[in-house]
Amino acid sequence: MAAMMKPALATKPAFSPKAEQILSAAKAAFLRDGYEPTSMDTVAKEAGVSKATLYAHFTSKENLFAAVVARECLRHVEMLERIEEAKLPIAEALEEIGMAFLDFLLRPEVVAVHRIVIGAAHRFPEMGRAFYEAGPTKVQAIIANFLADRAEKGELSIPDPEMAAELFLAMMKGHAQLKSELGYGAPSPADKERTVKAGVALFVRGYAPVGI
Amino acid sequence: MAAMMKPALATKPAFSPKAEQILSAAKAAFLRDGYEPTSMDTVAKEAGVSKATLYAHFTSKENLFAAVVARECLRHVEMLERIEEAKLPIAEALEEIGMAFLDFLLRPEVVAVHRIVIGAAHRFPEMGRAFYEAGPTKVQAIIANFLADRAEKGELSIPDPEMAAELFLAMMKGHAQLKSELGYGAPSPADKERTVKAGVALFVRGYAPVGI
DNA sequence: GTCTATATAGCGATAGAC
DNA sequence: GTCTATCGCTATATAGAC
Repeated sequence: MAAMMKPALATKPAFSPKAEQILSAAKAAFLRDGYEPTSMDTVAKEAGVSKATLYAHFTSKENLFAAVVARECLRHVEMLERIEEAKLPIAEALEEIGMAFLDFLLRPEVVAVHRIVIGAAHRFPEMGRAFYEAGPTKVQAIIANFLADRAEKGELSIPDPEMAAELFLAMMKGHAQLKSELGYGAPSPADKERTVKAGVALFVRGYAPVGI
Repeated sequence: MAAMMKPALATKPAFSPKAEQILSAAKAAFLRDGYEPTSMDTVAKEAGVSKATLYAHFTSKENLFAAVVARECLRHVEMLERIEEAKLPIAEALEEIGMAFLDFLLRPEVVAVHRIVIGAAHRFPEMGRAFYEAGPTKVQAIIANFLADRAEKGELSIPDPEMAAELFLAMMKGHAQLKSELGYGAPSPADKERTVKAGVALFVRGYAPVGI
């Protein structure tokens, strides 16, 4: 169950080296400045190509942006596949998972992608939904699976694993993600640990097996 | 304690009628189209004034945007002051609070403000932090106060009310806010109720008084 | 204070030579 | 495929008349 087949949507499209070069510069510029403030002149200059070359590889600014975001979605899934922690007792396993999740969410690059996708979602709603399916939905499914396994083993009493996974992930995030997006620096490791431990404690007590 | 004095920061600056007219049109345009895509020509046209008049009242586009956001922060606090629910038993009180909070968060206008502030926070970091102080921080303080009261009465066992408030609010949000920002429609009332009830159940079990 | 008209600059996208 | 040069348009902001 852990090594399930990758769906076709997650396969990596092949780009020529020049296209890779452009994508790399475009990603840096979009994440740094946002969608509208990033000009195609800037992308071309920072990629070391002419604007005409840029348009030979990507038909429009919107097309280039979509390619950048699609590529980031793939990277996020890669990073999150390592949440397995199958052996530890439930509280410790959840703390490991929570810390890994929070560390991932608060990486400056992830914060930047999150911010720019939210900012662009009104203009490109399909992209917003694609991002949600590629990221949060997948993470929630992984956690729900993990919780269902542990519930079968009698370590927790969980009527609805999907809902429990949503509540768990929401608690791990707390306000940290929002604060990062709004210009606060990343929280200290001690703050992260406090949130994770408090959330896990609440979770395991609230979903404690009924008979005990 | 409920009727505490408003701090000086929350007092409403007085604008002339013309300025109000401009602010109203600017708010509509910014929330509809985003910061960069909104032109001063559009604002002037939709406000029914000339561009020169617009610039007579607001020195720049950035200044106008800051005025719009500051005004929205005030409105949010007004709306949230009604969370009191002092009489009900703890689970029912938390469900009422949770539903009110979620209904508020998912109002299209609130989603739009949230999205645009996040999108602009990189460019105007002070504005992002001011928004956080005016909104989430205040709500968390209100909830923490409420929880501390109930803990004193023996209905809950809460070592850290601030942390408990953060966890509670995070669970109420769940993924609903993110989904709204990413282009999904608002969740159904039934979905909201499911999330709120599940979160409250987890919360009251996890923070149940120790002796019982 | 409010208008019309305009200055100045940057944008996305393309033409045409090589 | 890649370049230089440019088109056509729109942006923020301001000048000058009333």
